[in-house]
Amino acid sequence: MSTITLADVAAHAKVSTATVSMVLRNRGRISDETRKRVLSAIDELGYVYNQTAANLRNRSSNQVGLLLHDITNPFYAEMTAGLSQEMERHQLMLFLANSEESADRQQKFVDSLLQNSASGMVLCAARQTPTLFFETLKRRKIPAIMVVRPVADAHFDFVGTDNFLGTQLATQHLLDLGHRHIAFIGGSINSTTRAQRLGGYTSKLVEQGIGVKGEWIVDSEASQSSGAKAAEQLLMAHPEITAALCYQDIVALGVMQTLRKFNRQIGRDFALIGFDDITEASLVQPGLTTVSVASREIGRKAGELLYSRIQGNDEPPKRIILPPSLVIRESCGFADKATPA
Amino acid sequence: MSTITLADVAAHAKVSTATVSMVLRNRGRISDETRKRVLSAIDELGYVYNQTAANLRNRSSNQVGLLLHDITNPFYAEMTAGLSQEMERHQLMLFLANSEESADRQQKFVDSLLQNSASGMVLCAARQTPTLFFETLKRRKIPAIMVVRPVADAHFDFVGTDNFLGTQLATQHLLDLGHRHIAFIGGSINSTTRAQRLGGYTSKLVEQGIGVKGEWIVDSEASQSSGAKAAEQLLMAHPEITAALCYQDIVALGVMQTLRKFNRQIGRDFALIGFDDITEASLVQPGLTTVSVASREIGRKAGELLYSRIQGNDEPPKRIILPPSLVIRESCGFADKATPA
DNA sequence: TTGTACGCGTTATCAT
DNA sequence: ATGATAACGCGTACAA
Repeated sequence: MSTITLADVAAHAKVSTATVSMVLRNRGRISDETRKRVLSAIDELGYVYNQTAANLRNRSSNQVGLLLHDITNPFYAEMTAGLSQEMERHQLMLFLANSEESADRQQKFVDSLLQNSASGMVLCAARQTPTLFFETLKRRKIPAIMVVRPVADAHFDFVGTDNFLGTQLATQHLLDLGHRHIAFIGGSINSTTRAQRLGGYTSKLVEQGIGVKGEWIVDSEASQSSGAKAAEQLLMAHPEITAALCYQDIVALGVMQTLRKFNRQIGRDFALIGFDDITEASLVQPGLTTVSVASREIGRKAGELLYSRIQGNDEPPKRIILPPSLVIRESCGFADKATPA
Repeated sequence: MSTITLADVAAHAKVSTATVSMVLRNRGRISDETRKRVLSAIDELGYVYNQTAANLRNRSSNQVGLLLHDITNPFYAEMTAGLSQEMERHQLMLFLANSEESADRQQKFVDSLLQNSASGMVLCAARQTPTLFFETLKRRKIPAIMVVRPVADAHFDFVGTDNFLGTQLATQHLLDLGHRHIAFIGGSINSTTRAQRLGGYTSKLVEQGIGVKGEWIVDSEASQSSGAKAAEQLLMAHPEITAALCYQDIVALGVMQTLRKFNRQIGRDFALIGFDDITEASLVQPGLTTVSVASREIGRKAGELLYSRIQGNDEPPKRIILPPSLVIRESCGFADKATPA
């Protein structure tokens, strides 16, 4: 069974291929009469539109790419859902790739996108991305929106959250509850995002005339076990700590394990705050107070912006920073229950 | 800057386009001499391969699709990661779409895949998928692997877990602990997966000469609150129940809430088992004993199988059923602690 | 509305 | 043994 082409449809409907093409894409003025003939011909022949041929002719496509390091991270899964929704609204197909922090894989994915004449992409760049990557990407003039991880190069659009403000909110909350011995746990040292979150925390402490203790600031990988381990060492060395702000919810969940092991009642004699507001945060006992960053919304906004760029929007690069908010659950107890050391 | 084509490269290297094409694809016999000339020409001109043109000519593509209902569900996110890995290994681009259980969206996605001449797809079909969908899909003769949710039509390849065996394991575990009043909570009545899990539970009871009580089997939606509500009604009417097997971990988490409300000590005077082994299962207190299905492995296997189909493997439809395993945590207590009524 | 050149790589057939 | 020629895949858009 050979493929049925647009030409076949045209023959069957006794019109030209141009007419069929116009009917398919609702362009030009076609009489209702012929339109009907064409549509029924399409139906009768079981014609399947060949997007590839159209793409070749148009030197473009209805495809966009999304690069993450780990779709397994609930934060990114949520963001992906938001973006996916938006792409679907505009009939764009979404390519997904996990870089797993490999600059190499990332480069390969982008190359593939270019070879497929994708019309745009959303990137959460791998941590060790060489500057050259961005340079060459710029040169290609393909719409690219950076998300979550800010890029030094101000030439790119960016959608993310206000990390600084987020940890400021969280720190203030802990201070309001009376805590003065507040630790910061998690994040990898060479991460910009971490620098920002750390900045919100330290600046708030300083603002309130409270010294920043370097020993109370520890890093960790983005996993529960790593968070648990970091917390263990920290609390062993500094039992005077009564509260902790975590770089991520995942880390906070790990810290929870450690607290239990140390027989520290979460929400009673230890206050804990996370960052991201992943689903798990509301499921654990006690519920984790955390900074919510509207991950789904980041995906949506990135999608909107990308679409507008594809449509030709050539305003200067935008930076969309979504405001975080503090979601108060039980992991810090209530104001009147706070029992700082 | 106009696009540089393969013809440009050919001219620059003073060879024909055929030669360039052959070099690019490592086909045919090309002397090392010319190969080098071509490669350096490609380099000098900054040529970007046009995959679209190749796809048009070949009536195929290096693209495959993945349809889920919800990427946000950790189970599917994990599976996606596994599939994504596999696809990358074979240089295949992965299209992602969320059906959100809409048969309509699902159909649109598959149509798009066909229009883009995707070379295959992995589907977790929406619950209310009309039979016609599968019929037409079969007719297209495009490789399609079903995952997680089995399809009545035995014509399709399938990769999933052994739901029946999973709940058998779980039920046996409860029986071993001495429980005789075991409930089954969750799942929607028209789900095949539920039927299978329910089957493992009932068959094991019958096998041990224990009657199946219809009143102890209740359905619920896939949410914590729904699980909590179902458990509440159940325990109110049947306080003699001492253990429950849940359709999903999410439901089990809800049941936990209810048990606390009823002052039933989980792991002491009530045993609870979930299904899926989502991350949350290890986070709650007490840890949830659950049936683990290797979600990432499902993705990998589906990818492997899909790739082989794309390569032309035309063996009869396969059903790859990954064995589940029971992950024992604390929600059933220890054997010696079991205190069935 | 239509005729038709065009986008760009592929491969079967030919040539040396 | 190596490489060239040219028809082909199929929808698009401009000139007529």
